[in-house]
Amino acid sequence: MIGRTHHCGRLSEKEINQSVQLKGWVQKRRDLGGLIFIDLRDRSGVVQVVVNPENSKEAAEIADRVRSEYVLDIKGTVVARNEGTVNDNLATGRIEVVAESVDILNAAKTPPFVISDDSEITEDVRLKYRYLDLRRPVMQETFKMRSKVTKQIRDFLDHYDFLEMETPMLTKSTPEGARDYLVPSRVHPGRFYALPQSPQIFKQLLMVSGYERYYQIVRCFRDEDLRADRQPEFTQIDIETSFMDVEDLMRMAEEMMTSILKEVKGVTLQTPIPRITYADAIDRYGSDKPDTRFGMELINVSSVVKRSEFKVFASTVESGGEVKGINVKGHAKNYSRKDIDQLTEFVKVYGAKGLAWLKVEEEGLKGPISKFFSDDIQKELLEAFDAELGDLLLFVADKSTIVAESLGALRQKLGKELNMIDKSKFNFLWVVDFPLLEYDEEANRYAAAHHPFTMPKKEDLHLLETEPENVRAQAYDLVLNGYELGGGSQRIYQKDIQERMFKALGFSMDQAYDEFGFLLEALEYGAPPHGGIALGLDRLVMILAGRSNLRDTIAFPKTASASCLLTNAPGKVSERQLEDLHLSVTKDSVTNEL
RNA sequence: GGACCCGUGGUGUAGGGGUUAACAUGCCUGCCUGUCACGCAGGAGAUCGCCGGUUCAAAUCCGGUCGGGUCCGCCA
Repeated sequence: MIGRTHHCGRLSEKEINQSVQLKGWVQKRRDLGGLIFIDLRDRSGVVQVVVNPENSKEAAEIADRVRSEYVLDIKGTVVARNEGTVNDNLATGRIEVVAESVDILNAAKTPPFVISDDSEITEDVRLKYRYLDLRRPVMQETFKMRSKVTKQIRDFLDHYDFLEMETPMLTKSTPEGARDYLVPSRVHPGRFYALPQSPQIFKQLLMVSGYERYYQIVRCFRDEDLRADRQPEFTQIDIETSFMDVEDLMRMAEEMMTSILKEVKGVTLQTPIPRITYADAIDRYGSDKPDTRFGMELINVSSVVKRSEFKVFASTVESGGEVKGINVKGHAKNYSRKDIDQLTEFVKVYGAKGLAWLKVEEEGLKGPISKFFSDDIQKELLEAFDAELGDLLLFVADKSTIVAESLGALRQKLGKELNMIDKSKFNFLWVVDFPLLEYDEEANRYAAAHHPFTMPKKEDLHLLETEPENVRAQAYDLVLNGYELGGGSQRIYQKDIQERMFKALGFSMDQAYDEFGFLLEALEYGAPPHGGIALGLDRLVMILAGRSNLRDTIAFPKTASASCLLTNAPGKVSERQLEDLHLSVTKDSVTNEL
């Protein structure tokens, strides 16, 4: 122990009668006139220090001046508390430290908020005084857990002979994927580095280089708009291996997650982790990252309702769309028309034109559209939904993507609001058989669903030029409680397939070689079959810590508008700096400043 | 780029055309030797985010703007 003999929160009855030296922060001072109690806090927890003027007049005089968050050096003796003064709410509540001396190592201004888990503080205040926010025990617990998680990952991968290797932060902007953060070059006027969106190509090159098993816990950057589970810089657990196939990799990732859950949460994960195809996930949950902690799956009733008198449904199916619904079991009575109107507004955000509903009552299905359904069709609907008295059926009719997105989001929202989710669960799920390509309406071309280096399924490879939309990828995502934790794939290791892939993405060969020539060339020098996975560390910690915002798992996060309230980044720079970088700022953006 | 919610003593909230701007907590002073949400008594502390408009009168209504949050688009 350096600088002190013990940590506050670890003191126990074992230390009774021992002389101790503690250092820490004043959580709370209670001045009873003569006696002064100080709750002293360090990283380990809190212990009560008693300053009695009869023991040390000097200590009492100093203790009198002490205030919240002062940093103290206390020497004293551990004693058992008397009967009746034991505090069972405190881990160290059976003992206390009788102070012989109190030294103020540093005074403190009154903090803007009390350092406590119970303090309700708005996000901007927390972020401005992040160093104080991070003092709160709940935050310290989260970051201790984060450290445990990364240690477990390193131990696990080290055990399997992985090498931890670093890759460049200043690298090259590539055309595919998210918007890059750019770094202007001083030495090369008008040229830019990009911060990595992921070390994807470098880790593949390391496989070509024969390192066989690589990992890195690495920062990645994407200049896209933020969400509760998305920060512009985030940390990936990045893994790449040679000679392992999809099964090997998934098994290994499962084992790693199992070891983390065991170590960090004491939870034994059921393996193998269930798998679902991408197509099934969309069909049954309306999402490629379904939360399987509750049911309420989407039911396709297109074939039933197309025979009904309800034109909206029938014509939607007629024109190639579909009608799906969810059964909100037993909640018919809890949803008024007004409530359903609100749900309708909710699904409209996802492009749905409306939300149809039916309630199961004694006399049959009730609701504004029930009259369009014959007895036979009503019966079929009841069967399809396994519906009983008191159930609420909600429907969206539209093209399939809108049905999936809107109902999928509605399912998740209702599952949460109606407490259908068992929060103690950690439901991992593999989503497999992703499409290789997705058509990008805006760009008028196919884009890689995963990334451009993903290996197509062997049996689909021949369709790459003729039916690109039907080619499935050797790619898989790992989902936890409705969050995409990460994804992996086998990579293309033959130059000709990689060239075909670039062509499918609409690259000319010139463009392909211009952007990715170094990779294509590397593939010619004995590239081994390889594949890997990347997992979001921040998200993993967020879920393990039971939080719902990524900011709570990143020590110094950004706001929703990607600024840092602590440092005020991004900030202005001097004219001189701009000149060095051969940059000039347009007038528009300058006047837009404070 | 778009939608919605929020902005009132240090902190968290109430108040929704005329109030002495309320409450809790924190802070300060005094008293108090077994408190641990210490107690008791007293006190300080708010140009109601900013700019403009409507009005005899704006914290309150309207418009804009800035900041925070959530979501859509975006995120291979």
